[in-house]
Amino acid sequence: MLPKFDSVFSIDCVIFGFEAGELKILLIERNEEPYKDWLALPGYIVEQDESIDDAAERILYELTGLRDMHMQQFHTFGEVNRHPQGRVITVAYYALIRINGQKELRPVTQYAKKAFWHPVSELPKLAFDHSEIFNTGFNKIRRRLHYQPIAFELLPEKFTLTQLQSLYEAVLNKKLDKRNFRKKMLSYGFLKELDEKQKGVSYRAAKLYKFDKRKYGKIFQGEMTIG
Amino acid sequence: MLPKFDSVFSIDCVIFGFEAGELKILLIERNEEPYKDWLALPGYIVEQDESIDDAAERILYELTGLRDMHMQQFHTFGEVNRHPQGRVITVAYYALIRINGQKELRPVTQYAKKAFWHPVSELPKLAFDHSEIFNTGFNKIRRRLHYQPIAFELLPEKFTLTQLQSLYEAVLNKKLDKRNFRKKMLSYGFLKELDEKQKGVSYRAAKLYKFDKRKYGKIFQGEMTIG
DNA sequence: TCAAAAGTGTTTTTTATACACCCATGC
DNA sequence: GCATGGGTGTATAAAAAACACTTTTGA
Repeated sequence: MLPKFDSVFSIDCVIFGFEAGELKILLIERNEEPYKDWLALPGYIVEQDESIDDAAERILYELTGLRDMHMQQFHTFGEVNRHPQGRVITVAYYALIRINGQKELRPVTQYAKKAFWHPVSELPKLAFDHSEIFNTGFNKIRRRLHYQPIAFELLPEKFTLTQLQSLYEAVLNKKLDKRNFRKKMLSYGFLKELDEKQKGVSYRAAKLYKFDKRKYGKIFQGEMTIG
Repeated sequence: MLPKFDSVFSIDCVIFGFEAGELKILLIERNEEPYKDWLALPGYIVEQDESIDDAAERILYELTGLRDMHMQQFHTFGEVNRHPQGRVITVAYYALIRINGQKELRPVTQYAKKAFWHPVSELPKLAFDHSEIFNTGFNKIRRRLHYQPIAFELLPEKFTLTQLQSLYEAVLNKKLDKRNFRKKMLSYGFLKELDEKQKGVSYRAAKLYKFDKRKYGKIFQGEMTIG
């Protein structure tokens, strides 16, 4: 039979958002020991009767009020002493979401005082090994941006090509050539040009585009190269 | 405080080898319930006082007699019912090794009757969700082969360009053009041509090459594209 | 001398890069 | 009318792909 251990699995979530040309990440202020009052990634313990994917959804909801995020695990952290109170192995997940499309952030449980967006530049020291978890996750999505259409998960449904480009530039941390970027993006054929323009700007309004998931699926089996 | 759960972490290892132009994987025959007598990936339970990376090394050693493999985790499997006797979350690791450089396979514990190499084509149904774990791992290394120098971990220290190419072909499951392959590989500059030739073949002996890790490190920060 | 694999270049096509000016709009 | 970002094309360079024959060796 299986041994009985006092071992615990947890989930930690690295949730990226994009707002005002800046890449942000979702943090909570802890309301529990250890690391009470510290900033941390949203994370908690997996129950015995839920899969880790389900646990990730639930935990994020409880700590931030956000639901139905599409999260993907990216790494498992299993050092013996990563949690001061015992053996806790944590599976880290990431998601990319539209900040504006979301209602306000409101923790449902008492474990977090609040949840809020913080720019990825100038992150403070986080609780546990969460700074390391964040870095690993950031590197993953940076890599993935090159060959998967994850950028569109961060933008509003309708976006301009300039917004798309500035997102790429923010994540990859480098400038891209405007003409080449647009040429390549449009050449893939999965962007649908809308009959609509940007509103409320004090300069020439840009065309709006939509990501066409259907077409993407037909064209690619998950491959592209940008940046 | 942390709750007490009857939860267990385990490690499963997907170990690839290359022999006779064929990609192989290391399997064990189980000597324990559940799935007694079934074929399975080498895997076992993580102790409370060891990191998951350490556990992976230990477990592989105990089940196969292989030591000092450089393993990397690639995914964590956490469905509730993946183990019939209770909640077990498993972290899957892979490694690529030289079959010929290794001594014989000899399990150190009683949990495995034997360990052996099996071609990745025509794998039988494995215990637990190990078939799924294998598939996930195989896809990972197939992806990684494109941009990381992992092929050299599978070949003997000295190898011919044809051996290298046939390894790429076996993993990617497609034919590559000989001239283009050689041109590109050599252009990277991390292959060292030796003053030595193949022996014991009944045809023109090919030059032997070595992977120059030093040069690779200098030239790349982990990037290349082949296949 | 034959079988088997080693070794070798050139052309074409595709993809990436570099680069600068006029346009439309709101204030 | 001016400030702001929107929008556009071409030329060059680099990389990838297609393609077939001669050489060496051992048996």
